[in-house]
Amino acid sequence: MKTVTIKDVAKHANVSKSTVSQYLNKRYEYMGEETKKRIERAIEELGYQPNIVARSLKQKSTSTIGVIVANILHTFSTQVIRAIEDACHEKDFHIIVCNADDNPDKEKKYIDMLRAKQVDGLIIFPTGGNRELYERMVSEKYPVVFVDRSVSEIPIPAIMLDNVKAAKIAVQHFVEKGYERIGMITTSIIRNVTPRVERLTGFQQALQEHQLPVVQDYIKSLDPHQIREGLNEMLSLKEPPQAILAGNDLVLAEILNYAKEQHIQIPDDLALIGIDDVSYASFYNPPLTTIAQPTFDMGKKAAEMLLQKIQDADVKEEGHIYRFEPKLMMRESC
Amino acid sequence: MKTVTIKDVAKHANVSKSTVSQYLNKRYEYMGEETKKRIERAIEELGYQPNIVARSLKQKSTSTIGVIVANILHTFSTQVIRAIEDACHEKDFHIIVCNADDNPDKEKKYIDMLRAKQVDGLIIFPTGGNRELYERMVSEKYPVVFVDRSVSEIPIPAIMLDNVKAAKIAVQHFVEKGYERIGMITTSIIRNVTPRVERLTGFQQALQEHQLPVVQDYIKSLDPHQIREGLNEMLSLKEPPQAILAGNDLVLAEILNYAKEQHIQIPDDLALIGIDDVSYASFYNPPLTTIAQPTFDMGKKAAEMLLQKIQDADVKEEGHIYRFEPKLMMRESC
DNA sequence: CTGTTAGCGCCTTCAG
DNA sequence: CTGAAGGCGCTAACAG
Repeated sequence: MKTVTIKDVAKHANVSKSTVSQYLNKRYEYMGEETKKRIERAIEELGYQPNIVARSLKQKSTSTIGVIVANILHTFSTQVIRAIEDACHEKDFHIIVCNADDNPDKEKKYIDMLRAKQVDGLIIFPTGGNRELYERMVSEKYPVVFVDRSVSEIPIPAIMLDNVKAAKIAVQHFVEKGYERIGMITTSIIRNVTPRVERLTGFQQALQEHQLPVVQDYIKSLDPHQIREGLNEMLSLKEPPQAILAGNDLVLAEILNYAKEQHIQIPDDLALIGIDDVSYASFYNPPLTTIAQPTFDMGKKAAEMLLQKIQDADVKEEGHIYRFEPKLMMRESC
Repeated sequence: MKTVTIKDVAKHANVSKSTVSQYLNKRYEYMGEETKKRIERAIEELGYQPNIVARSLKQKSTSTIGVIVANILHTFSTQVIRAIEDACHEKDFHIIVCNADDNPDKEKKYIDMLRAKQVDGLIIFPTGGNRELYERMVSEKYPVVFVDRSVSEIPIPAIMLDNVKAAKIAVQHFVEKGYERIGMITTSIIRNVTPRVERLTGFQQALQEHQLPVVQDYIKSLDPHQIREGLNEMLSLKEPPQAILAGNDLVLAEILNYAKEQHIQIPDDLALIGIDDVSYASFYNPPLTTIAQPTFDMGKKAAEMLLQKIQDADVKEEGHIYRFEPKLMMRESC
């Protein structure tokens, strides 16, 4: 497998390397029809494939962007990745996806590695644990956009759901259905993950707006494996909640699991709304009422913004947070 | 953002480029403690990051492999990708994932592009529509391994489920539960996608082994959007099947959707087994009996084999098909 | 319209 | 133990 280079093609076609290079880059302007044909044939016969690595080195651009998700297990992440990929594909960009596992160290490692690989920009679902690094990228004007979460004081644009609104819509719906004792469970908020905090805030605000008491026993932020226990506590209260808002798809799955084990009827024994429109929502028994995020639009926007920044060097809209609208998918679990 | 190179570090540390290079590659052998420290400091102060692209060009190896899945929508694909990623991560390899959408043209495009990007090897869920290309890679001894599907006559190792067995296990279970009129639905087999064909074969064989008639009206291979209609036909027969085997997760979802709409009770009106252990299987109502694939093991094996081939140039085990055992997850839909 | 000449950033002999 | 020189494959002026 002797790799055939531009030089071989040149020799084979009886022209110089640069002429071939021109051809490859479609700068046909001053090129003779004849020459063009010859080069074409040579490429064909030799089975030549340009070496993108070499080209990248020269051009200082790899047409590749890195995507670092905090946790690939969320349906949200996978859907957004799909959308990013689609958008990039149109512009002939490629993506390298990495999963930081909600771990700042891993995140740092991936940022370093992707930059070493010379990706042209980064889309990050930030863990929030690498402020210095984020700052350095900003000061170096390296193209970055955040998704799902933002990091306070860091002027990097972020694509986010209107989380407060999402929670409010849920509460609103619960209230309309006549529920008064409403709880909420989210995954852990130790590192102040924006969406969780915001959803919690929105939840409490909504309760107040509806003149409902904010019962701390009805509100829990736990790691997935602690959720069953938390639920157990919550539902063992003398006055347990009648309805629960699941902060994301993972929480929802845990609740559903628990409900099944304990033979809890949904929505009769417990009403449920989940944030994130899971794949099985529509055909679950009962169909699950959810708050959907416009994942596709969000991913697309993220990709477009990044590609924009990559081209225009400095578009000045740093630090802005772009909010997307949550949507109630009314089904039967509430 | 003036990119800092090895040269800058060298100057800053008062040594030559090659010394720095040695340092970077941990060839400390003949290097003075003193020098080492100086270089270390210089790197630190300048915030130097080696340029992997340049290194790759020189070393003709990118420590990156490409993964081309036929259809990213399958849970199977995503899980295998996860496993591949994990395995590669251990060996400091990175992956670039592409989705061929079951389209040979896209597949070709991605293969070309990934090779142009100089990835060190490829893991492909082959569409089967690019024989010449597969063959060329074989003859060039380019490292490739197939997953999920194999391509006849192409000596590229393939990691596959024992599909025949998977179908047989399902039928066996149906029979044990007393069902006799058993049907099966798979996604389209126009391009002879191995797993589908094999599962169908296994299904029919199993029926015969159990002395059950093979009723063609009970067997359908359709595109996802045609499934509801196909089901409709099947269940409108004078003697409709009492049980159906869903060929994969997408088919299962369609059936579940249909069942919900038509108020078909599972398993009372219709028993169900799905191949692929979907995320919601355990907490669906009723919990879904499935045939699980050892996705993690399969992905891991694929990655290990490929990395092996990348290192050892030519390990001679081409063309072998590695079969993995399906596992019955007995729950309540059958 | 085509060839010559320099590198991109790094690694690798091979002399000092 | 360290520096100089050459080259990976490709692009980009700049001359012809």
